[in-house]
Amino acid sequence: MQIRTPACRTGRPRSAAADTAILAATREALVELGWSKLTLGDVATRAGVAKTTLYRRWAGKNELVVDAVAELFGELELPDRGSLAADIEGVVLQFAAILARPEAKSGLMAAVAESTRDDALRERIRASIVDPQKDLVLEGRARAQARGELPPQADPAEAARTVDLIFDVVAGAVVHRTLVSAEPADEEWVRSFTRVLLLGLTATTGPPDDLPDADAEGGARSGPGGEPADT
Amino acid sequence: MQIRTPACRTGRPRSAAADTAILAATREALVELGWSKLTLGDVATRAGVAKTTLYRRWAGKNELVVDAVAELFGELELPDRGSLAADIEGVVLQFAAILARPEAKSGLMAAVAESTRDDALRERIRASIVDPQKDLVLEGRARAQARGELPPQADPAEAARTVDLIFDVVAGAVVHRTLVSAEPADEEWVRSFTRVLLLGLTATTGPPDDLPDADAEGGARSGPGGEPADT
DNA sequence: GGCTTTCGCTACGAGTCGTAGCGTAATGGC
DNA sequence: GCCATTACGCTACGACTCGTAGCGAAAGCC
Repeated sequence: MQIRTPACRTGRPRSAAADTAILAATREALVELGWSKLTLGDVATRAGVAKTTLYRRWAGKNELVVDAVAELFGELELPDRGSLAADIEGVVLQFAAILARPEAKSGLMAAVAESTRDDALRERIRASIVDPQKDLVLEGRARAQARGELPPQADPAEAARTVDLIFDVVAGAVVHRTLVSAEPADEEWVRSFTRVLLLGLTATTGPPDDLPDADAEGGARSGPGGEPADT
Repeated sequence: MQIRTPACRTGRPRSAAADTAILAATREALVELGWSKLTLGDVATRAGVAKTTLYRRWAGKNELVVDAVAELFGELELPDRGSLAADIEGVVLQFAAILARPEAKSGLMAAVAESTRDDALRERIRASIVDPQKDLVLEGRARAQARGELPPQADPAEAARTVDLIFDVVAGAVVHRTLVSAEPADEEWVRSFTRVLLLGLTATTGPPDDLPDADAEGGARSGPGGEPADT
């Protein structure tokens, strides 16, 4: 998680309290200052530690913020609401709630932006934030298959591709809604989104063409978002 | 687009060549240095202008990068390939191609991250990048309705919500795939994604419940991503 | 008690920021 | 053609942050 000098068996141990204080101070600074105006000296002052202590544990601002934000997403868990649709809605609402916090918004996006030029940082984000989220998709998928809501996947490679697709669609849509469109991913939006996603995943294609002919429906009554009545 | 001093009727006009040189230099610096290491002094040197000229036209790094990246996305247009599915695939592939460029990756994401704490910057991004993209969704939707592939939308408010949902799903998924998962949004992926999206948009729900019962399909043969054969 | 490592503190050179000031260049109005 | 007005290039500047080095003191394991 942090920088480790070669042998750490003996000597004075690192203060665990300092770790939590530093990460909390980082989130606090993210809220008040945002990414660009956040300085390590300021974080150190807030945490009540020396600036050198920060540099001894983290390589720089990027790594520190990733760890601070990762703790937020560690709260994510998959609820068991009885159906696949309800499970998806539940976890997406949790994800949206975390992403609505200002420290998550600015911190995560800036870290992702930096990761486009820093492979080590990208790997750190993947291991501490992305992969746990993807595990939730896998878990939900397995649960749905056990319920009979989704057919078991024969080809494991194909299954992995499907999970990746679902993950990109779900996380991407929530992030884009929250950060770019800057509108809340509330229950109504999540319900509409889940409906589209589940229909897309479970609907059988008429002809086995690579491009599904939309006119197989003709001018069917229920177009996109054509909710008969709300709730 | 830039900073305008009160009256600009008389006096020496601003060099248009400088504008294009500055924006090109900004993209070049984004490629070589990334967002965090990009400095306005460096951009000025690359563009062959004085640093003060940059500060006279743009308020800061954020605004400059947004304008530089916006020119990239200005190339986007909606092709007419004859069907809604093909149109979507075409425009998504264009979007993915632009987003694959390093200057678009780091620049756009960093700007979005900063926009979480700067309303003016968010508005600038919306006006110059997001809204034109959303117009493509509107145009594609209108074209599909003219073809009869999608039913005309009665309630305009509902239609706006649907367009917003589609936009967040499409743009969010491509961005997440490219930046977070760090894998290419190639033709195969776009085809799978378009298939899920279109099925989700056009499939009719069996019962008009708010939560569609996935088992209406039973254990149908074609699960998510169950492509019979490629191409 | 001795060894090892961490911690807090201070100080430092290097780099960037954003601005001010000045003289010069390029237009439009008269 | 002359003048007011604005843009431009250049230099210099104080303020700030960065990341590191060096020191003495503190806190654990043997």
